[in-house]
Amino acid sequence: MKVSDLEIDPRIAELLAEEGIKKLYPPQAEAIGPALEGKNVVMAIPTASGKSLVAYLAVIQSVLRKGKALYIVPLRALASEKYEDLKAFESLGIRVGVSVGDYDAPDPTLEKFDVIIATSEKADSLLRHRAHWLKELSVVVADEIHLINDPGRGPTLEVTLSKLKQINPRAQILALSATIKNSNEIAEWLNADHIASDWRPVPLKEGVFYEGEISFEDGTKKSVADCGDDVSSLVLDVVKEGGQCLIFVNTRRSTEALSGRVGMHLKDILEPTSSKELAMLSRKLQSRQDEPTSLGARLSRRIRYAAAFHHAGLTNGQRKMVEANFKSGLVKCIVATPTLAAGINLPARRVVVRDLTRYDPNYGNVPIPVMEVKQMSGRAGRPQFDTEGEAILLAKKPGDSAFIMENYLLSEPESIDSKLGQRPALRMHILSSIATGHVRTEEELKSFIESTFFAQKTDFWTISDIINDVLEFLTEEDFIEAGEGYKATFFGKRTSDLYIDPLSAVTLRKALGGKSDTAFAYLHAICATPDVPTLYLRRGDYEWVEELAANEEYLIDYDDYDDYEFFLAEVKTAALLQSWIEEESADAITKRFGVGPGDIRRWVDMAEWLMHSMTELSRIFDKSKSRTLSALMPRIRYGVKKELLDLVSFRGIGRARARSLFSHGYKTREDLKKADVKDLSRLPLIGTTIARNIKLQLGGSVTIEEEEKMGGQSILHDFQAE
DNA sequence: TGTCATCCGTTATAGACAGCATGTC
DNA sequence: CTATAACGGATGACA
Repeated sequence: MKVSDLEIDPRIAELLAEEGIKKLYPPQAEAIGPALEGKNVVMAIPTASGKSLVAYLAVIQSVLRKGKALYIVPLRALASEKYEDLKAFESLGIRVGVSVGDYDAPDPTLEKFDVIIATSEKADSLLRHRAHWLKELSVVVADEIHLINDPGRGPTLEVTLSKLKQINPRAQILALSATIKNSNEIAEWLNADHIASDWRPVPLKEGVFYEGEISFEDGTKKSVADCGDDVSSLVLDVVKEGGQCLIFVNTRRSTEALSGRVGMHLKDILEPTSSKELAMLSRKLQSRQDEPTSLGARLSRRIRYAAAFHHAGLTNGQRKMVEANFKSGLVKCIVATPTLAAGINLPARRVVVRDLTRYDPNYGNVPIPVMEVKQMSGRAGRPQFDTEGEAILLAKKPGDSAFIMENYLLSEPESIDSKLGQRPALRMHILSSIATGHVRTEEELKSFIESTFFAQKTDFWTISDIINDVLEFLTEEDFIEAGEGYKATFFGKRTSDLYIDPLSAVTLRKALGGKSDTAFAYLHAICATPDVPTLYLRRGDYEWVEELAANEEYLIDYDDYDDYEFFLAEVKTAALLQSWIEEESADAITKRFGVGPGDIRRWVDMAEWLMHSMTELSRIFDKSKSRTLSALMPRIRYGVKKELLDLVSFRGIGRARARSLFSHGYKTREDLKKADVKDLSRLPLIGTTIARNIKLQLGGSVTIEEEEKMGGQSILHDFQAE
């Protein structure tokens, strides 16, 4: 089917033609009809087979007819990917905005945008804050809807869609899914046309590798030259033919070890020119302006030989760097944990799945679901570059080969299932429903639950006991009042708005009744909430954590714990945050706590969010604590001692530069006012740009152009500093 | 004596979302 | 009810 035959605005067709899109893939062709007619559609087709294009077209079509769209994605990184895609249509007068936790579109009302891209949590949060434009939506896109299956985040997506459906029954819903067994049930739930297909733009060959030979699912075989290491052999094989390779393993440590090994083999076959470029890139990485860490150094060493590793311990900057250099073709191989399978689109000619099990603390190593393996395999084959993609699963023992063939290659992905029936999910979502007034009576609560995917497969009454428990809990803890129907208390409303687990709110309230007033006590309190996951206790940790635990004060005492280990894990987590605000170097934290620099960032983010919540709750329960709490906030954000707070308020100045200024005698705003740009720019970590920036910000009479230039520069700096 | 290969017991384990400030028609 | 890659120290082989 040709794009020009579609009943769409000719300008859209023109734009698509510019992008080189003239024909639709078969599953797209099948979906586009109902999608443009405004019908609900569920598309279950493999990744990178053009699901999004159908959604884009429906969205644009609707917007051109004065509609408004919400595009829900699971990851912040995907939000910016979609944003970039949709921006291509801005010339049609479509205004696209992004709204995710750490970054909101410049216009806070979001109202003036025609398309708003949000994570599912943000969409939920927008509903909680009663954003009225949600009632005006004409289209809702739910990307990766199979994530409803995720026990942690699935219920949010499910509830958000259910609420949107109730608030705004006329809005068209487009749900995009990976291939799953029961996508038809999703379609049923959403009252949608169901389109399922295995079609891929680049054909995929799947196979098992064992002892030097790949056995493909179609019966063909291919032998691979052995270089002494299974995985490296597979990498060399494809790189020699000009391809790239993506390898999935199940631990972070393995990504680093394997990428090192692969690199040792790769280095012999690299072209001299790319070898030179890699050396440059590697050096550039080491001289980056952000805090040097041993992980960064290791990454830089691996990059030198065209093999990189990728996992959630990397900073965002490092991840982007790895991804970009793989896309450009310079990096030949990435060894990654599953982060990469769920994240942005990063195809390679060959995908190797080395580990088919994952560690579970309760059961040891358990097999990973077929759906996940398919998701990883789906990254094989770059449209427009490769004629076919190869997904190769590794057999380690003689019997594995047959097992893998049968249980993975020839197996259908599993069915997905709602996880809304679980207590924590219900706690959170029942409260928010009551707090926003979406649900006011038992009757309405029932009808709301019955509108979810959960209820489609499970009878309401099977969980009515849990629901009653949850309602009782919410009442007892003073989140809601049961009178004539349900009503949220102020505490309940704040909890819902702050987007924390009600259980967290209970913990924080309790902490606010405590006597201590040390930074550590507050940090521990937030680490004691279910919203902040604790660090693992490693064998060597017990001694120092116990000692530390004994010497600190608490708002929540360890007498309250059944499980001492639990408490110690919280103490360890609080200790990480403490080290951060005491300006311990990133690398030292990395080593002491066994985390990556990216993990530090994540925990700091969570701490900021929870500390903010605690500050807000202190206004209700104990105003005397508000001062200490709000003083702690910027310290957490920037990772600095009190004395640097003045300096860190400048754009472009973080913990490292602030410390540099301070230790050279520039301790306050006043000191900087008196300082000379030349002197400043001679300090370590501070160049002429930064020095001028500081002066500019001190200036007082900053013109708009200068302000803009400054903003631009500081954005540049932020990017580098990541 | 130094270097490398091999063996063996020990160790640690994937991922990542959310709040808020502020002004204008 | 369920595992295993990677590391580090110890030992052994060889120049």
